[in-house]
Amino acid sequence: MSILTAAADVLRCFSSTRHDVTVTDLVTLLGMPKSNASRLLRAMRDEGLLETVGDSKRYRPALLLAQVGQLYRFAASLIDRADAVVGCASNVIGHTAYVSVRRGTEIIAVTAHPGRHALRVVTSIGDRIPAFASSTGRALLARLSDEDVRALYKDGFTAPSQTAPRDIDELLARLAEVRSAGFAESHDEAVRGVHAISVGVGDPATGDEVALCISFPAAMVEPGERLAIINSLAEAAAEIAALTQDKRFFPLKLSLSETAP
Amino acid sequence: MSILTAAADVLRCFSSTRHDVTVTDLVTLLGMPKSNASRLLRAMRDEGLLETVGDSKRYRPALLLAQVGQLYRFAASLIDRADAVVGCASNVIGHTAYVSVRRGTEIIAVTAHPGRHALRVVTSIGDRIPAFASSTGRALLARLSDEDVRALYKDGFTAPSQTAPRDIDELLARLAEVRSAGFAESHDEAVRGVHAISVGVGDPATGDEVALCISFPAAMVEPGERLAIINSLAEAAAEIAALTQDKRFFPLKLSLSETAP
DNA sequence: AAGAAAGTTCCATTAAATGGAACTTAAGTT
DNA sequence: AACTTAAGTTCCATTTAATGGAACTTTCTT
Repeated sequence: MSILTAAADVLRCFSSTRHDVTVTDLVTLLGMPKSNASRLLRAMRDEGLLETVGDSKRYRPALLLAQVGQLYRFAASLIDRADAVVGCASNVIGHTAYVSVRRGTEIIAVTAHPGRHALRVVTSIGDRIPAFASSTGRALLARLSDEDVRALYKDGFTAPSQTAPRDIDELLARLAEVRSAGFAESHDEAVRGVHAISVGVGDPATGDEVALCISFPAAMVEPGERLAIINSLAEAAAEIAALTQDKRFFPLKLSLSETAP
Repeated sequence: MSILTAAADVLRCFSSTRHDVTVTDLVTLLGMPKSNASRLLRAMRDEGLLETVGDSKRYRPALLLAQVGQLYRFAASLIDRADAVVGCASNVIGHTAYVSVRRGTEIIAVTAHPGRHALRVVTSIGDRIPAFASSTGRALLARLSDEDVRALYKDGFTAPSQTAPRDIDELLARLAEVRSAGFAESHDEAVRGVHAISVGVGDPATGDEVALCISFPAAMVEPGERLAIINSLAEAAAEIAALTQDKRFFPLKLSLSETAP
């Protein structure tokens, strides 16, 4: 086992509730001998990975890590990152997941991860669907203000199915729901029997916005699994939002009726 | 020499112009054997320090580093506080503001708030500039004793421009001015046509020190506005100094010639 | 399909990491 | 101020990992 493993473990000790570590912290958290902990922290400081707080025995991440971490944002584009987390979620859940972007009033899938189930939703990359009549679309439209949405749909629209919004007021009401709940949902809208759950996230630095979506046959998913899907999507999106410091991100807020069995 | 040294060297290869590295990049940049480079990159990926770009042979910083780097700001809460007040000042004034730290004889920008004006100073985070030849640098050097400054520059330096200090004595004279005035100022030093005003502040509890800076095109700012900038910066820094009980803080003291119209 | 360039694996040699114990320093306690 | 305990550092023989040259494989180029 390389010392790199130990060094990475040290980095993983840091969290929002632990901004610095000491020798004894490492002993208790990682179960390593005091001697190792002492030398490792010093070595990491000497290499510029950590720095001591003042001249105390406390160590915290150093500037180098802040700089390299900053680069991660640019190195991995928003779509790449969204694709990575959504692919992971798809693997766990087994249903089809994809990443979409909005261009005007249309939604375009940019990456897809087909599910493992025999009955699965197949989304082809590049397909265009109307934004107002899909969960991905509403997840992204919810990031706009109501007046921006009205401006976008100043010529109105016609609902393609029973469950899609009929007019702009109905659309705005559903966008308000998306904002308060933290996710968008559709069933039987674009395709009969298909249920979809989406969460939107953006990167203020580049202006990009994407929707993460998991789509599945409505008949196949029980309430508990639906909640699991919502949770995993929201978690994945929240991770990205934290990274990009997305201020327009709507965190998950499950209502009582949602959380009840 | 530990493998940590090599790993830290790899991290230092990343920059705003190099978002990912390959085996051959390391061979040329660090002069290490191909075999080492290959194994090192793989090991760093296995430990979660790097990730491969798609399934190519390119490596970039991984999420772990982004997360730990993010913590740096909060660990060094002084930076966070400075960023908040400086961002506020930038909003009011409309010019570019940033927070910098000193590492030896170099100054590194850690956070930036771009101005609103069409002609604005753009500072990229992570850029290194010489401390003696910048307002941010002198704001921080002024917090040292003259003998510490002499020790730091025992090998001397060469002025990069006409308006920068020529030698150590000239630098010390300008640091004395900074201490009595309560702010540092530069024009045409790092970049022609750019004027900058900085104030330094520290936190005795952690030993951290930062410079708050507002930077603008020299041609754009009239004497009155310059005074407003000095005042807002000094006020913001004084607020932090009061909070941290910074005893080495130099309060604003405008001379008669400054206050006169 | 041949050639070149980039990356990986192998292996004996060299160098670093390990963990227990002794030692030093810092922080309470009486 | 002397005592006690906790926290951190250094030492050393042993174990384990890193090194770099060369052979090998993959990938790109013409």
